[in-house]
Amino acid sequence: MRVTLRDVAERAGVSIMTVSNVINGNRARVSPETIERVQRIAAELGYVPSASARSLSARSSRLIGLLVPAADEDSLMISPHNVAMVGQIERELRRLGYHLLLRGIANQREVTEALQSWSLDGAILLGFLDEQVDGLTAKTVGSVHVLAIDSYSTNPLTIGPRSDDFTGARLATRHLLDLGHRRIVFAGPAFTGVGVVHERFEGYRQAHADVGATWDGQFIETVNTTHADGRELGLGLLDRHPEATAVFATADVLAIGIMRGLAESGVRVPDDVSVVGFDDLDLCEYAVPRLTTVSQDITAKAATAVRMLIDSIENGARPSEPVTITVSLVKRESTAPAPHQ
Amino acid sequence: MRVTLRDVAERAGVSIMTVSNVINGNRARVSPETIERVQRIAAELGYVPSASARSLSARSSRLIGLLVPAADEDSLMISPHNVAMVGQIERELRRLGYHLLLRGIANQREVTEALQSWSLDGAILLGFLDEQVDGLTAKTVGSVHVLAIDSYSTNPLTIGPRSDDFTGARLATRHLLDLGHRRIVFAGPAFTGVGVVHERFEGYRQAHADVGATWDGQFIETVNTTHADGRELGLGLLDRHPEATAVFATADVLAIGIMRGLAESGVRVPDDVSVVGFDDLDLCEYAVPRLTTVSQDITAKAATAVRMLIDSIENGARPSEPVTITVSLVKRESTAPAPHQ
DNA sequence: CCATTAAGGTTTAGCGCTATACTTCGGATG
DNA sequence: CATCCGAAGTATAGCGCTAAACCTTAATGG
Repeated sequence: MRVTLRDVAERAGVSIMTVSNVINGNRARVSPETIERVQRIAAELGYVPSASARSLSARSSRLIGLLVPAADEDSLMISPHNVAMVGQIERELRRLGYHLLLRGIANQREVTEALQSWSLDGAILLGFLDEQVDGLTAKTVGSVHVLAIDSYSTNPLTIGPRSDDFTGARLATRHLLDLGHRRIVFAGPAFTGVGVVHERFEGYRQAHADVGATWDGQFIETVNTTHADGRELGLGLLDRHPEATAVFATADVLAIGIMRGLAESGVRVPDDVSVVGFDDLDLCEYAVPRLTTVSQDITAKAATAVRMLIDSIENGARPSEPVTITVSLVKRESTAPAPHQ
Repeated sequence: MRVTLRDVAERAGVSIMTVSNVINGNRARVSPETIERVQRIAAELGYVPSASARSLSARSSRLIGLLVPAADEDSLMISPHNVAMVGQIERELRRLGYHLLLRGIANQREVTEALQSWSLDGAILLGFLDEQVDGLTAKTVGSVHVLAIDSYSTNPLTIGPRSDDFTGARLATRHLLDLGHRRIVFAGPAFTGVGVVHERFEGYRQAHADVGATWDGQFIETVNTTHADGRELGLGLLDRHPEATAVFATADVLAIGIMRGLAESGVRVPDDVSVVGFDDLDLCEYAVPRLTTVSQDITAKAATAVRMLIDSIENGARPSEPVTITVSLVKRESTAPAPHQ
C-alpha cells in the first residue's frame, strides 16, 4: 500500500530512526554514505511521509486553518477583496512548508471543532465581524495560535494585520477636497464607534479638518456595499443632495454601482460628480470611467499575516499590537476638479 | 492538554472502546444509559476527536484536496470564474462531513506529495490544463480518488463535470445570428483540436451551420483572455474587420476589455457592434452596457464534482464518462439587432 | 591504561484512535 | 440441565511516526 519508514529502513538495512533522521535532515547523527543510500532508496520507493502520523507523534501538524464565515448550509462568505487574499496566504504558507485547511464557520462552536480536530498549529480568521472575534476565548482556541485579519477587535488572542483604513479614507477625501470639492457624500454601511467603516469615516472627517473644511452629517448615506444598492443610491443622489459634487464610497463595488446610478440619471462622472472607492479590485480598471480608489497591498497584508502567525507558532512571539498595512491612493478617471456651481 | 478518549473513559468509568463506540454512533454495542452518560461527560470535558489519530488508525482521513495550479513561489492561479467554485466546493464538502485542504501545485511531483502526505481520501483538480491532467498516472495518484473539473482530458482516472462549452457557444452565436449578424468575430486564446476553447469554437461553427450561414476563418482572433488584451483588440477591431458587426468572446473579462476598446475608438456597443461573453461573472452586471453572456451553473458544477468524488470514495462508483453541466444564455444590453449596412 | 568523548547508530515508549477478537452474564432453547 | 446466544462490554494490537534514552566502537588525553 503506502511506503513507510519501515519499508525504506528494511531495504536500506538500517533502523527506522536512521531513516527518520535522514528524511528530517537531522544529519548530525548519520554518516554521509548512509544519508546518500537512504535518500536514494526513499526516492526509488517513492516514500512520502505520513502527515497524520507525524502530527500525531510530534504534536505539530504544520497545518494552518483559514476560517471564513459561512451561514449554515451556505457558501463561504468571501468578499471580492478577500478572495485575492486566500491565494496569497496559501502561497506564503506553502513557501514556509505549511498546509492550508479552508473551513467555513457557521457558529462559535465550529471554531473549536475546526481548531482542535486537526490539531491545527494556527489559524487565520478572514472576514469575521469584530464581535465574532471578540467572542473567542482561551478556552475556545486552546493552544492554537489564532490571528484575525482586518479586525478592530481588541481581543489580544487574535491580533493581526489590518489595512490603514483611516489614512486611506483621509487620502481619498483629501484628494477630493484638493480638487475643490466641498460637498462630499460618504457612502457606506451602518457603523458603530469602532471597526473598519468607523475608521474610514474618521479619515473622511479628519481630511475635512485638515483643510479647514466643514463636513455635514446630512452627507452620510447608509447603504449596503453592493452594486445594486449603490446604483439605487446613485439614481437619486442629486435629488437628495443637489449641492453634492463628489462621493466617497467605502467599497469599490458600491462605488461602481453609484457610478452606474448616476450615469443612468444623466449625471456625468467625473464632470458633474467625482467618485472614489476603496479596495482597488481589478474591477476598477474595467469600470467606465476607471475608478479612482484606495489601494490596499494585499500581498503585504497576506504575507504579514502569515509571518506574524508563524512567528508566534515557532518562536512564541505573540504580537502585542496590530500591524497596520499602508495604503495608497490610485488616481484614475472617476475624479476631476469640482465643477463651478 | 488535549482531551482524549482515555480522559472521557476514565471519568465515565468505562473502557476507551465504549467511548469510541458512542462517539462514532456505533450504538449497537452500548446500553442507552451508558450512551447518555458518555455523551454528557464528553460534552462536559469538551472532547473533540483527533482527526490525525483517526486517519492514521482508520486509514480514511475525510480530507479532500483542492489542487490548483501555481507557479513556484507564485500565488494560486484561480481564474475569476473558478473563485466562486472553491466556496461552493467547500460548502458541499462541509455538508458531507469532509474537510478541504487547499493546495497550490507547481509541478507534477507535488501532486503525489500533496495526495499521499495527508492520506487524502480524494482530490479535485481545478483549473489545470488538459495536458497536465493527462499526465496523471495510477502511480502518481496511488489509491486517492481524483477528479478534474472542466477538463477535456480523456484520462479515465480524473473524469469529472464540465460545462457544456459547445452548447454555450452555439447558443451565444445563434443569438447573434438571430439578431441578423453575419460577420461575427470569434475572440479567444489559441487552441488545438481538443479542449475548452476548441469546444466553444465548434459551437460557434455549428451555430453558423444551423442557420445555413457561412463562417470565415479570418474572423478568428487569437488573443489572451485578459482585459488589457481585449481592449487592444477592440481598439483596432473595425480597422481589421470593417464588416464585422458582432464579437463572441470566450471569456467575460475579455469581452469587457473588447467593449472598452470599441468604446474608446468611437464604436458604440450594441448599436454598431454587439458583444457576447462567456462565464457570467458578477462583472457582467456591472459593465456598461451590461454584458450578454453564457451562464454556467457554478453551484451545480461544484455540487456535481463533490458528489461524484464522494460517491467514488464511499461506494467505489468510478464514473465512466464526464458529466456535462447545462449552460444558458443571459441576454443583457450588449447585444442588439445588426445595423443595416 | 583507564576514563572521556564523539560519531553513528539502535531501542523503547508512546501520540490518540479503531478493528478485531475475546469475555461475561443473564436468559431462551432443545 | 447443558448449550447456545445476544447484549454489553473489555483487551489487544497496531496505524506511521518521533523524542528521548540507550548502546557500540574507536579515538583521545592525562
